Amino acid sequence: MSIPMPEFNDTERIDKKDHLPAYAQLARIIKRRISNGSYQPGARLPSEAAIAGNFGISAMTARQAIGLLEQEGLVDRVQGRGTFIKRLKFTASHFGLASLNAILREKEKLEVRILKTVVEDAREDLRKVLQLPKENSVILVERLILHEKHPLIFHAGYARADPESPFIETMLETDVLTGLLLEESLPSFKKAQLKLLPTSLDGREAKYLQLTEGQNVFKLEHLYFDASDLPSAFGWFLISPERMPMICRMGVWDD
Amino acid sequence: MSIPMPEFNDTERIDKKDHLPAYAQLARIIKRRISNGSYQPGARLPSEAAIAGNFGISAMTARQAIGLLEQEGLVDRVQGRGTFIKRLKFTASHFGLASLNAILREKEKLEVRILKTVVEDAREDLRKVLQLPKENSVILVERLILHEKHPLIFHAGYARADPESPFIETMLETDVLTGLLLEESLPSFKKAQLKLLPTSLDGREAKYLQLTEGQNVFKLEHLYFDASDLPSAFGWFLISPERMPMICRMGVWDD
DNA sequence: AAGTGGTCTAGACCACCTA
DNA sequence: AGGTGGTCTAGACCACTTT
Repeated sequence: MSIPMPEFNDTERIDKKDHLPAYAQLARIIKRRISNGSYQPGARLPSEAAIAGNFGISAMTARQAIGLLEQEGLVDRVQGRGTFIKRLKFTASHFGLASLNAILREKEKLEVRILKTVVEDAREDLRKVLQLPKENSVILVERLILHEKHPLIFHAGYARADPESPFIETMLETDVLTGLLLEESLPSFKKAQLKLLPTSLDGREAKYLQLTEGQNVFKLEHLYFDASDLPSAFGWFLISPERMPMICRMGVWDD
Repeated sequence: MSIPMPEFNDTERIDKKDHLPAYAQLARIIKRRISNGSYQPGARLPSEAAIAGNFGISAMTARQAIGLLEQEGLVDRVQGRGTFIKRLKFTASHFGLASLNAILREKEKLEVRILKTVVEDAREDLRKVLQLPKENSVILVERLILHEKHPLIFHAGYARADPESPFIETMLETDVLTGLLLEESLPSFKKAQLKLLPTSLDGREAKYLQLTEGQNVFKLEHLYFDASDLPSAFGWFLISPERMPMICRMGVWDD
């Protein structure tokens, strides 16, 4: 007499003596079932209580595992209805700057060269961004960031030419930028907004970056706000997509 | 006789009758303290047990609140050492396609127009991407996605010209793309990789998108894999940054 | 040894959805 | 009414870091 196959067969179990925590083991099991088609997109997962019961773990632990899957964008939780396998949808993708981070972490290979520092009258659009009163002046600093002696990033940064601000003094220092880039920044910004744009290099920028004029690169605009919510530093980075690949993986990649 | 100020003063409390859950209230309180400078970047938060005790909630609930802050990139948790306020670091930013998602959700305002469909021999680079044997042919479909009668996205997609694949049949259908874009895609892809690049429009692309030749736009490359991990569809979207602003906010924005 | 975050339990009650 | 996810508790033990 045949025994009906349980919803969760026992070929896959949670080993509590394993170094991998139970919730991570469970997440891995469910991922595998999504990957091999046992759970189809749109399908509903067994309830958290059912999963907990089947694997002999507490409901909170099962919940933690499903929370992981939700963070990875693999499932959707709907109160009162259940947890559902998500369909791939490219508008759900998000791109990080992890590759740049890896490069910038190697401080000893970095060098920052100042190309230009001038005080000039702020143009209308810049005054608006930095919330400056009329006919105010700004400081512009252009820098080149090199990695192992090779040009990596072109940076142009504006700041209010306000002698009261402690930021100005440090802005002219070479290592401020590395402070911004790396973890140990001295100025404590409360918040910042970044904007990524496609652009192409003009002759001067191309020369500095040792690329060709007209080449398509990323422009990463930044606007930092100080503790009192005033915009204090606006500028942009120019980086080639080879140096900063923006890649996003969706679905189950088991790696 | 003065009473020493407790680490957590009681001007801010957690109201268990509030509709906002306790962990969200606590997260809001800690965020405010980061925002107003009570907690400086680099500083250590009180221990989870201390927070729980001070607010009269259980340790698990306090932990959940801190988990929220961690997800938002505001704090770092280090086992054995404590939880620390993060410094703003632009390489920690990530960019989503939420703005596009909002537009594409309005299905009734969308229209997909097929510009071209051809079967052609795969060039070397394409064969490599799609893992095709030599001298295999591919199907190319070019489409224009319109929103409220205005050109929004140019799309070029290649697929293996394999009559066995169920994807080919559907690829020529107009509404496949909307299936890819929206939630109800028929083909169940196991995984996908997206890559964002800066590029500029050629004459033909500019004409279709009603933009000017040479204008800088985003190129969003996609590579979909089927259930057996074979690359099945490669292509790209061309979208102007005005239609798809890539913006990232960091730090505490209290909104 | 003491303190920290990380995992886990076995309950409880609530909010929401479907039948 | 019954099932689902969401919140919460009061403990327990573990892994890691610092003293």
